[in-house]
Amino acid sequence: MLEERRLAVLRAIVEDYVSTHEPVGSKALVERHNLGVSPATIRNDMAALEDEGFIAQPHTSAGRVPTDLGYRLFVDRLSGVKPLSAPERRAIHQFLDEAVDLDDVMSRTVRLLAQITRQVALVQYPSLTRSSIRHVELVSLSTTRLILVIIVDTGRVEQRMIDCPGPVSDATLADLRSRLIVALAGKPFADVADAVAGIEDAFPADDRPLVRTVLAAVLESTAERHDERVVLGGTAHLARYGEAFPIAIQPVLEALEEQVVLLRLLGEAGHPQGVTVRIGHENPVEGLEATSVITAQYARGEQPVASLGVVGPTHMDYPGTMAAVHAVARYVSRILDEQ
Amino acid sequence: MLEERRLAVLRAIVEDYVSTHEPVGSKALVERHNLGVSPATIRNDMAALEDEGFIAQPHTSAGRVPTDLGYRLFVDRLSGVKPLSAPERRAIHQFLDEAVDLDDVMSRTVRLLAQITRQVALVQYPSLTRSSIRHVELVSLSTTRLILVIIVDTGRVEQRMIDCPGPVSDATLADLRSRLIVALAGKPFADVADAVAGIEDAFPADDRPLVRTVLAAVLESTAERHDERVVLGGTAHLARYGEAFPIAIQPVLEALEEQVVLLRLLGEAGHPQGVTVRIGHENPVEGLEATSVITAQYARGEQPVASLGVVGPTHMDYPGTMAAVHAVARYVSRILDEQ
DNA sequence: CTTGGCACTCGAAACGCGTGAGTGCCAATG
DNA sequence: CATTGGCACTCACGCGTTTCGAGTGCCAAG
Repeated sequence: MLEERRLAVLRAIVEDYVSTHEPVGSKALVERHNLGVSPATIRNDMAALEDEGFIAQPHTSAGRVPTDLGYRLFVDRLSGVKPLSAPERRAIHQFLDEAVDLDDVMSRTVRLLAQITRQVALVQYPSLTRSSIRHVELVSLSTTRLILVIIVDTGRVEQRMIDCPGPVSDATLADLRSRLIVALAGKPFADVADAVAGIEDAFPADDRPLVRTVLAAVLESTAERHDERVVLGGTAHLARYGEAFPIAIQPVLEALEEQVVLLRLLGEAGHPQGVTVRIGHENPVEGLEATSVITAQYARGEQPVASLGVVGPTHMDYPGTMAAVHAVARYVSRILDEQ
Repeated sequence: MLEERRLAVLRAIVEDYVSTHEPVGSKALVERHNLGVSPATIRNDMAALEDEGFIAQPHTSAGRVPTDLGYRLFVDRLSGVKPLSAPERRAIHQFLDEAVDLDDVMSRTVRLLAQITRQVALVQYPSLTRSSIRHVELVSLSTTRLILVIIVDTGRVEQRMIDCPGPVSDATLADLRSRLIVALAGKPFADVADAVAGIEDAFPADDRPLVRTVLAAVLESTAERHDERVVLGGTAHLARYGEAFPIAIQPVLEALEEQVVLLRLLGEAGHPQGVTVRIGHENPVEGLEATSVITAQYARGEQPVASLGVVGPTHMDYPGTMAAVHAVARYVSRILDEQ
């Protein structure tokens, strides 16, 4: 009974604070939620919750506000799964089904996620390291400049400019091109280094500098660090809290401009299945102490290939946002499977 | 003499207001700039300038603030070209010279421009309509799904997924691929429609639905609306004006999320050479009434191919920003020429 | 353990007031 | 006729004071 009610009080505090953005007091609590006890009792519970570090008061004699720890408990033990509304589900299906290619899927996903959560949305492109190469193309732009195009089985296309050490003959280019295709087509990214190993030896000494340059470009394009593509949307939602916590918006925007940061936010997703929540100081990025990050992985087949998620203030609607992120991740997986 | 000094007064007002962000009064003016006259004289001039609509006072008995019209006059007649500092020039060269491909050039440019102007930067990808096709590739992802890749001579790579009406044989695919290459390689985008006109007839009736689908995809990829690619950076700078004009930041962020809006901002660049400035209400986008947009075109060879620019508050450092935009546009042109 | 009562705290809003930057107007001046 | 000093006027801003009330902690009684 005792423990029971305290948790109920915490839940009520979180819910009220999330909807009003104002510190919530004992009296208001009993009025809005029908816990069958008096304000004084609630006060005792609140004092206990404060001792344990789940709530805090901004200043003496103000209402209570949940701490990061309080939100953590709320998320872990208290919040039921809040299913999306039918219109929301329909919106997801309709909107994503119209996508024509991978770029389109990604950009639609990020806009959709931002819109239904009313938060900043992040979507990572499918990882290369777990994908395979479908085709390779080598095209000359000028006598000393080539462009390398790698087509991945997720539909993603990687490209890279190559400056050659000297002029390239058409014959050499054609030879190299066909050898690359033979060696790489169908290979998973992890095997690329092995697959191209013998190619250089097949060429006369004169051509080797060129071949080496091209192979280096191939390796670099397929290296892990090239997973670094994240799209971002809904930054305007940050400005909505204008009055609420205006100090924080600049560092947040700054952080979100850095690809590396975005990757760290998405990258350390915990459970391969399900939704990961990182609250306030729990998340590893400077400047985002007042924000929470909610992420989920999406998959191609059974294999998780990347993550997506949202960034919002710690005082956000966790159940609703988690449901949305989960649903969108599932649906993106489904779309990728169809392709 | 009379006209002369009034303009000097306007210039002084703009300069002071830009640096302090506070309404500027007659007394402060004579102190900071050595115009050889008394405050009273300045007041008369200010009254005249106000009558003509170049300045305004936020409320009775406050200093004056330039109006959009005032900034306009300032930009048109008063501001000298302020050359970039040597370190800035060096930064531009160093930073942009390291770019490895077109994506890299674009993303570096937008970051650079945002950094040196301390404003939100926009960079448009080189237009397709004025470019030529270097190479076309058609790769199958599954039996009924192809990916079309078009490599443009600016180094840009367009891709598009194609759902086929039925399964595709390797032979048909190879045939179609080579015909596309022959028909399109080296052609300017404007000629694409003519160039593919005869292809369909070369195939047996069974294959025609497929051919038609692919050709439709080619046409759509090369259509004008696909010029729609703009990258954005430095949005964090918007938050810097936190107190100055905080109302406006949300609509601005919202506007900047829409590709269409970005294109309109960049698209209507006036002079092919030189820098275009659109001040406050002059620019055609809702929500940007308190911002100015400074753009310049960049070129490949003699041919202008796209625009870049920055968006900032109307009370910005016009000479400095114009110089930066101009310099970056010039340097991007140079980089493109080298390729 | 719960509850009503009570004294206490302290931020937020309301009020009043003085200050000063800035203005417009006017008469005097070269 | 442009320039200038003088002057009265306005009004946002800052500051101290006051009031108000939501909210708290504590305690004694049920």
